[in-house]
Amino acid sequence: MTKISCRKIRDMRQTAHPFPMSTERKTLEERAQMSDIERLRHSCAHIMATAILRIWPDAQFAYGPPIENGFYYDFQMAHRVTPDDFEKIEAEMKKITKENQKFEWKGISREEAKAMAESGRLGGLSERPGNPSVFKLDLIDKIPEGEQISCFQNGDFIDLCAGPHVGYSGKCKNVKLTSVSSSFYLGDESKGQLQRLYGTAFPSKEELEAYFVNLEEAKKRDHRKLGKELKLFHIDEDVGQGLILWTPNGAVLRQELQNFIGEELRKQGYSQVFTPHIGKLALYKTSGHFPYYKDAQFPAIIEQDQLEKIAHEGCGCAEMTARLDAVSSQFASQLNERAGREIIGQDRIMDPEKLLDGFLLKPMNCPHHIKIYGSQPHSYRDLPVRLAEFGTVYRWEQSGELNGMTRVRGFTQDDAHLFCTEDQVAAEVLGCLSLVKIVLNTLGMTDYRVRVGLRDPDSSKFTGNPAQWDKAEAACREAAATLGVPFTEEPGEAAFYGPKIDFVIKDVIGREWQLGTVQVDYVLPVRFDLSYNGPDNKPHRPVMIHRAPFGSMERFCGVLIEHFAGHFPTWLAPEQIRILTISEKVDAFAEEIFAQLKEVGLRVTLNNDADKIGAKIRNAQLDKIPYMLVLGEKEAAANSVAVRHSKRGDLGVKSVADFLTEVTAEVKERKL
RNA sequence: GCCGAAGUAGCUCAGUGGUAGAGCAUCGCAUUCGUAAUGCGAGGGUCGCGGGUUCAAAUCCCGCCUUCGGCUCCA
Repeated sequence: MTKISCRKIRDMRQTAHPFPMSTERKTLEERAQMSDIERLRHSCAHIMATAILRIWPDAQFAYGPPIENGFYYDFQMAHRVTPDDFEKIEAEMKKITKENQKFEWKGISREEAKAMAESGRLGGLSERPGNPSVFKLDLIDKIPEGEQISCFQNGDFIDLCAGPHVGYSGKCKNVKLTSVSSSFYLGDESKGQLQRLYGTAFPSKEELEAYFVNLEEAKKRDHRKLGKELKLFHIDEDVGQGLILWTPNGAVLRQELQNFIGEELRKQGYSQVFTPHIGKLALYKTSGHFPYYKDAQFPAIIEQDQLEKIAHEGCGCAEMTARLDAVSSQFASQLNERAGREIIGQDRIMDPEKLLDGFLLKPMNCPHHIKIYGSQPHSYRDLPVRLAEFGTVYRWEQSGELNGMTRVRGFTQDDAHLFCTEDQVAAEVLGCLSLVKIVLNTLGMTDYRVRVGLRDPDSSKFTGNPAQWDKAEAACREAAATLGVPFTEEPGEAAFYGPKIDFVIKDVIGREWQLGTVQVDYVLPVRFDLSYNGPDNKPHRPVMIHRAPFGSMERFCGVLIEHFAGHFPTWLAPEQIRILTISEKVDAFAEEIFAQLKEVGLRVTLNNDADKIGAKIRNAQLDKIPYMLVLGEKEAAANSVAVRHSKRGDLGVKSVADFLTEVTAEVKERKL
C-alpha cells in the first residue's frame, strides 16, 4: 500500500517553504551556471570559513552553498557560535577581504584529495594532525567516479570545492552575518548536529543596506505582529499550540472573505454542505488515511465502553494500537476487490470481536463529502455535483513547524469536491481556475504563478490507466494556459492518483506561498465505490476533483494581512469608518451620522472622547481604519463630513449623502 | 521532534543576588480643542510554570511549557 489520496492536496494547502532548497548533488555543468551573485556569496562562505578557522582552528566544515538570500556554511566545532560572536567573525572576514586573496582553482586526483582530507588540510588553514576533515572525506566519496575533483584556495584556506568563485576576496566586502542555527549533515538526522552560520552579501553597499531595510519592512508586516496590533487573532497556550482563536476583528475579515467566496461559488453552481468535525475510523480506513498517516493526526477518540472493555482485559498500548489499525476480513476483501489489487494486507486483518472502534478528528473533508454524494443515486444528468464547505480539519503538525496563522493544527479549508464524468473534467478544472482568478484579482494578488503537476513518465508510481491520465493532464494543461499567467509543467509532481494545478502566490515582499490546488482524483471514487447511472442505464465511476483554491482561511488570511500590511480595503476592514468629533458641541450631530451609517450596514464607530482631534486621527491611523470622518461645527451646520482616508489623506468635505453613496458602492464593488 | 535564543504590567522594553521599573494603553479629574500624541493623578505584576542553591532569587542551577530563528517533517 502506497501513500494515498489527498496527500498532495494537503501538502499544497498547508505548505509554504519560501526558500526551497535542494540537497541533491549538482552536476559540474549546473554549478558552472552559478549567477554572479551566487558566485559572490559562495566566495563569502569560503571567507567566513577562513575567518572561523583563524579564531577556532578545530572547526570542521561540511557544506557551504549560496542560497536565495545569502549563503551559509555548516560546520562542527567545540565552541558554540552565538550572535555575540558575529562581530568578531565579521572583523576577521573584513581583514581577509582587505588582504584581497586570490581564489585559485586546482584540479586534484581522488588520492590527493583524500590525503589532504585525512591530514585535516582540506577545509583547514594548515594540516591538522589528529583532526581529519571528516565531512570532506565523505563528500569526496560522494563525487561520482570520473568526475573532476577540485579545490579552491584563498590565502591559507583550501577547500574541496567545484567552484566557481570570484577572482579575489576584495570583491566580498559588502557582507553581513545574519543568523546562526543548527542543521543535520546532509539533512540526515542520524548524522549528528552541525552549526549553521548564515550571512548575506551583495555587490554594492547600497544593495546590502536595501536588503536590510527590506527585511525591516517585512518584519513590520509580519502577520503575527499585525495580528496582535490590530487584534485579528489570538493563540492561547491554554487552548493549545497552533489553534487559532479568531477575535472579533479577524472574524470580520474571515467572514467577509467567506461571503465573497460563497457568492462566487453559488454563481458557479456549487451546493453548500455542512459536515461534522469527526468521523468514524472506518471512514478513514476506507479512504486509506488511517492508520498510515497516524503521526500527522490527532490520536483517535476511542469510545468509552470500548476503553473500559480493553482496560478490563488488561490490554496494553501496543495491543490497543493494533486493534485500532486492524480491519475485518470482510472489510479488507471488499476494498481489495474494488481496487483490483491488495491495498489492505493480510497483516491488518483481525477477528471482528477484537476490533476497536473510534472516531478521528477529520484531517480532510473528502470522505464526508463523498458520503453525501453516495447518500443517493445519481444520474449522469445530475453531474457534475459540486459540494462546497468551509470545512475545519485538524492535523498534528510538529511543534517546531507551527507558525502564526500560516502553519497551524486546526484550520478551515475553502474546500469543495466535484463529482463528474470523465468528459466533464476539463470544463470543471477550468471552472475551478476561473474562481481562483476572480478572487485573487479582486484582492489585488496578481503576482502568482501556476504549476501543473504531471505524472512521471518514467515511473510506474501512478494508478489508473494511461489514457485517463493523458486526458486529465491535457485538461489541466489547457486550463492553466487559459489563465493568462505564467505556468510551468512539472513532470513527476502529480499526485500518484491524478494530475494537479497549484497556485504559488508571491506576497509584496517577494516571498512565495503555496496556497491552493486543484486536483483530479481517480482513486477515492473506487475506494468508496461511487457511481452514477449513465445514458446506457449502467453504473459508471465518477471522477472526483478536489479543490481548495486558497488552502485554508488561516493561511490565506495570514498572507492577506501581510499582503495589505494591515491596510485592508474597505470591504474587508473590520472597522470601516471612525467618526471623530472635534468638540462635544457636535456630539448630537455625530450620533446622528453614526446611526445613519450603521443603518446601511457599514462598520462604523464613534470616538467622542475628550481628546484633541490630532490624537484621535493618530489613533485611527494606527488602527488602520480606512475612513475617518472629522466632525466639527462647520460640518454640523452644513450636514457634511470632512473625510480623511488612512492612505489617501484628507479628501475634503462632502455631503453626508455623497459620502454614503461613495462608500457603499466601494464596499459593494469590493474595490481595492 | 532536534539545535540555539527568548519569556518581567494589556503592549514595547529596562532591571546580573538585597523593598519590581519606564513609556504607551486603561481608569479618574481638568481641558472643548480643525487633520499623526493636552495636562495632572491613580490603578495594574506569584518576573512563563515547578523544583533546588542562598540569610536573601526576576537575577544562579535543574526540569517542564510556550514563542522565535533554523533543521527535519508535512496524507
